[in-house]
Amino acid sequence: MTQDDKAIGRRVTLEEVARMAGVSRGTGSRVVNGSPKVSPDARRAVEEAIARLGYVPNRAARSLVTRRSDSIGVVFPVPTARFFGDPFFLLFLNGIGTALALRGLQLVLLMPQSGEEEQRLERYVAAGHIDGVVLTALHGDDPLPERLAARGVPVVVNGRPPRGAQASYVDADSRGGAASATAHLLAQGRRKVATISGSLDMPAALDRLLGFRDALEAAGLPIDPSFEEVGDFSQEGAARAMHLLLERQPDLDGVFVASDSMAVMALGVLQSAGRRVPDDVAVVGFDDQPIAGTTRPPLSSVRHPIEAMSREMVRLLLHSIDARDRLPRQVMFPTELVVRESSGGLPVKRS
Amino acid sequence: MTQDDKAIGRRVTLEEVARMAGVSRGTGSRVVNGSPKVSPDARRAVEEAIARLGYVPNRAARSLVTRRSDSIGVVFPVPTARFFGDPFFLLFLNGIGTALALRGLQLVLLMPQSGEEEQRLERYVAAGHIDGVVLTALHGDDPLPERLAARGVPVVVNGRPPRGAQASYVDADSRGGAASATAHLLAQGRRKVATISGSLDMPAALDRLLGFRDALEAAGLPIDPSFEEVGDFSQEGAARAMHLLLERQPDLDGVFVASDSMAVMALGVLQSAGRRVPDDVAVVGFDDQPIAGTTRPPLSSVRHPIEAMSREMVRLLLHSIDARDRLPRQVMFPTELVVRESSGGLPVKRS
DNA sequence: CGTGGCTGTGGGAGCGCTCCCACGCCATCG
DNA sequence: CGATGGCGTGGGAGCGCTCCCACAGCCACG
Repeated sequence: MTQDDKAIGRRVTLEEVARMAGVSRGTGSRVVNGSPKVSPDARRAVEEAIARLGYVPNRAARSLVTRRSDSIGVVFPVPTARFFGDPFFLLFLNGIGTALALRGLQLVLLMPQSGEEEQRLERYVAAGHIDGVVLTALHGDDPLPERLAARGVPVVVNGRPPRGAQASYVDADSRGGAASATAHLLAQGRRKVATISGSLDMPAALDRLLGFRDALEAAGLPIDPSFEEVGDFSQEGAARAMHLLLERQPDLDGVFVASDSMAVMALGVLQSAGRRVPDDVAVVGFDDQPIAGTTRPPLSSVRHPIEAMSREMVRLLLHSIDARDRLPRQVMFPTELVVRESSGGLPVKRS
Repeated sequence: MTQDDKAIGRRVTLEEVARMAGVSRGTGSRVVNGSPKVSPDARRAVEEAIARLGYVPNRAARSLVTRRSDSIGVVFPVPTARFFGDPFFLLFLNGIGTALALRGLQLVLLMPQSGEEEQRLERYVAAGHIDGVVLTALHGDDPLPERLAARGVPVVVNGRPPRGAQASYVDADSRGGAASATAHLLAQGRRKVATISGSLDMPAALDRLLGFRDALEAAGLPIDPSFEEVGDFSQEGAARAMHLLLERQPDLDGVFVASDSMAVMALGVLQSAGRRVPDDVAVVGFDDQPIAGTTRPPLSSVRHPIEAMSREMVRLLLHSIDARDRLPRQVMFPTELVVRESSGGLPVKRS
């Protein structure tokens, strides 16, 4: 009550704060922006005035002179609609949001629905309304990273960008993770191991398929396409893929699934087809999402550190903005296999 | 190429556009903002200059004088983490995003992680950094709607707010939808009908449970708590709930599930428990998400128009902002039952 | 005691835009 | 034919902030 009226009333300006603190606007600004060149006395007075008046700096005025918007765009191309069902995206969004909030930056969500809207987005971003962009869920031929980079917009991509575009990105070692998951199945004595992959125009999906094959090769087993099926990262796609695999290979004894949300469906299909998991068929997923620990049986899965990766993306992006350097940088995060009951392994910890 | 240099180079200002068009800044501004008091000649000249120079208005400068940020916050309290797995949220976000983009407004995503962060958010929003707020996925005791409204921030809530808070909201007729879904099961001759509900501190979940009971009562059947189980809107919760229900009521012959993503799991559990759907057990979901059409068997579900609802939320919000009126308004959208095979009904159209 | 440097401060300029007032021009009317 | 009114226009003011230059005050040194 004592100060709520201020909250409702007109805006408080730095001028008023300064007047109350008995200093100039300039000194007030210095305090707000944490400049070291302020005497302790002045600093204290200003801080007190800020608290008393409930002052919050006016972003627009600041942006106007700094030529920074202090907001970061997260671009999520909607045509990637199948991805929509995957909770992974929300965990990722949350990670980015947290990292940005910590630095007082705004998260602006951009969801272009079409090529046309992507172009509007491009102009919009290039106009300086956004300091940098996080791109995610890119499909094979999306030219967005290059185009934005060409306009001088700092960009970080979530996952290796398609077509080897020259852009900064943060990725998890999908291939290695997939290989260790598959190797784990083979180590359990499984010999007829299949995989359900994501849409292969997404690098992450392709990497997981390649890792799967790596492990087979390393074990001296042949690569047989009839053990591979695309699940598209959607639950319905995963169910379809699992049915197909069972039809083609009724005696398969292991499945590596490229995402947990698909793995959950695969588990269901296997069980309703009368297969016991892990006795008849061992299953390993990817992502290690919360759901993995709660399925029946609990799902073995490959973990990648979403939180740490989002933090790193933000760090890279801010560096690129501050340092004005557009050198592409890549950061790779290791993955780790988390063994649970679905793969028949002893519930050991991380491998 | 011809104008890319401009895109990269310094910003183009209205001043330059006006100079090129041979008019004053004021007239330029009028054209940009669609004022009618401009001669056709001047308008044409300015529009041409805008196109030639690739001019995009500077939001910060505009905001500074209009005292509008032209951005809308979408608040999604993270503690609602279980909701994370539900694709519904993304469809909703997408609907809001589209409606905003159409009006040139920015979507700022706010994901407070704790009560403390909610307070920061409150100050932030009250400081005028955001013109209005869309709230979603509220749990029982969240005071956010009232608190924001008390600070004079235009607010629209997705779904009836908890505790009957005085706020504008847009909701679907969950209760009616749930009732018609349940009635549909009863009409198929099912008599042992159970339900898996969402977290009951969310009004939408509660409404669906009440609708379920409404239908039972209307049919003269008793309300038996052992036919009700909370699934929490999460897939793991749904699986758990379905197991429990089967244990308690092995001969149940129908289930109404409060969301499609839970229904998918329920379907899986039923089938792996050897029940045939719909022969032994009929299932109806809620949301009518894309996945509903692709399960085996296809899932009957209650449809609510997410797209139309998001549009309406944006409309209400903008009205409240423009008209400066804070009168709470409520809009209710009807739901419709979409019958597919999982409920054993003939695949008729909407009921 | 003068000089030099260093620290902290004040306040002008200006970011790009919208708002608004004043004014010129033309058509209309008494 | 002069007064009246509207329409379209020009341009000053000012939104709230940061940046920067100038300067006051102080200490240390020669």
